[in-house]
Amino acid sequence: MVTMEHETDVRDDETIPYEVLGVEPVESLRVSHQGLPADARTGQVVTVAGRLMRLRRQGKLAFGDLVDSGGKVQLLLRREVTTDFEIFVHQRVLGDWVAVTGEVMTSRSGELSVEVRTWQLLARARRNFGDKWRGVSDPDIRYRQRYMDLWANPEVRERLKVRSRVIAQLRGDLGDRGFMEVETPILQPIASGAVARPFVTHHNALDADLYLRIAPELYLKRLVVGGFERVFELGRDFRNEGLSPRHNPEFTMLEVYQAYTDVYGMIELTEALISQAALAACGTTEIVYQGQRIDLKPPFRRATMEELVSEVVARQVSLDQPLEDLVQLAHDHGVKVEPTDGPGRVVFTLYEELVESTIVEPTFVLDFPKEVSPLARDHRDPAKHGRVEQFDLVIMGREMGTAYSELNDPDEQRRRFLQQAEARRHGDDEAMVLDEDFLRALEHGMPPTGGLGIGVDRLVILLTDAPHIKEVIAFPALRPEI
RNA sequence: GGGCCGCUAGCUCAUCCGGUAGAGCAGGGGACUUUUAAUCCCAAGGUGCAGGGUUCGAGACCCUGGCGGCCCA
Repeated sequence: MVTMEHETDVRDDETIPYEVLGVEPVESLRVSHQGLPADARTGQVVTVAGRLMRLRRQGKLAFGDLVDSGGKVQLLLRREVTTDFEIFVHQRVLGDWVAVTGEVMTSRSGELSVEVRTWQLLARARRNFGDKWRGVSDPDIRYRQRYMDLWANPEVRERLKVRSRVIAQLRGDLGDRGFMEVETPILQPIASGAVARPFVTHHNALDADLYLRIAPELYLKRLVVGGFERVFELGRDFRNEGLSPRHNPEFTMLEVYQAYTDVYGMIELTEALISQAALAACGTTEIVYQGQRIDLKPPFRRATMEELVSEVVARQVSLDQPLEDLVQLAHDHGVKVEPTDGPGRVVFTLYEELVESTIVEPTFVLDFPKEVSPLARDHRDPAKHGRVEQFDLVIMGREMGTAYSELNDPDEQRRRFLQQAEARRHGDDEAMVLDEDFLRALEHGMPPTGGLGIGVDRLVILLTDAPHIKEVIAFPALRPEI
């Protein structure tokens, strides 16, 4: 055997069992022995298993820290009690997996411990797990060899646990409200339903290019047409864009569709889902993100995009103002707009550039310009002509979700797609692609429907106080290793 | 894509003005019966990201490339 980072590798006389019977999770051990005084014995013999993360040798006595997914328990080994004491003390290295059996007790200093009678090696660590105090910090190791990061830096494990709790909570809440979880195609002949560049792949047998979905939206609406009144999908979307602290090319999206309601119904649903997720993750709705306190307790603020832009530029801004005035306003604030942009696009750009990042408290940004929202229904209020029934939920300067009263008029939907095609001809290569099959579905009739999308990674970033999306994804996208 | 910063032992980091590299941890040997990043003693551990250049001499200075980070677009 090749000697690796640990010289004990050459000692290869141990047998590794195929199973360990009766392993007690460390967490349950801790719960059942809470409040045990120092220097106490219980007479109770248990088996625990996990990774050896510390070893303090003391001659005829040794202390180890055994870590499993739920926590850490101290091992106390004595020469006259522990079988193969010398082998443990001399051959076990940090990172080895072991199972130990012994009596639950507390040390003189009160630390809950298992006094080891017998032990078994479960896996040898042939490579080391980083600095025992500082862990690993090299980002390349942390993300490429995430298993090292997970053991060496416990807060990383905690983040992924919280992620799991948040996702379970979202599923549970939606299930309780009568929503059915569904799965729609990831490989799609047309990548539509959002504005983004797709990944392209190829199906050999069909000899056809397919796209990885940028959104499940149009398929989920087909299911509503088909008679499922409450559906949701929680899964991966793919967008062929750069990496940033907020963008990973594959990310987890929740999309929800509910018949017989509208964007205002989605407001209530969103508030419930987000606040419940916060409770599941943090036990409270009052969270701290990067030093800023935010309360995720409903109701969240509601404001229209025009109101918010007006606040920031300290001037009344309306979609109904002449285009030249809006363009001038953009120019005055150093915001670049395209000559082909209409009033809606200009106001939206002002919002994106000047307003979004300044919103801290949870805010529903309402009444989007029709020009930038090809799948949402026209505002019902005639005074709001040119706006659609859409909100973006913004927290800490970031878009966490979006919702519409879904456009269900096939003729209007066709017009919107054609406007997008027009934009594409004018060089907007992210404009939404026309999906003829989806239009055919709408022609069969889709009831009034509210739809909601929530960026799950961003929600988890917020709830785990993560500085970067890479921290909440187990294996974030990296340049391929050479 | 642009700017800045980084890359040195398995890990975390030092190395002054250019003189052939050092610590802690991990790993090895030893001491130690209540430790909590235990402590103490001993020995070992390096293609200094890669390639080129300047120089008597380069981890350090210059150039090119690679990878990563931060900021910007």
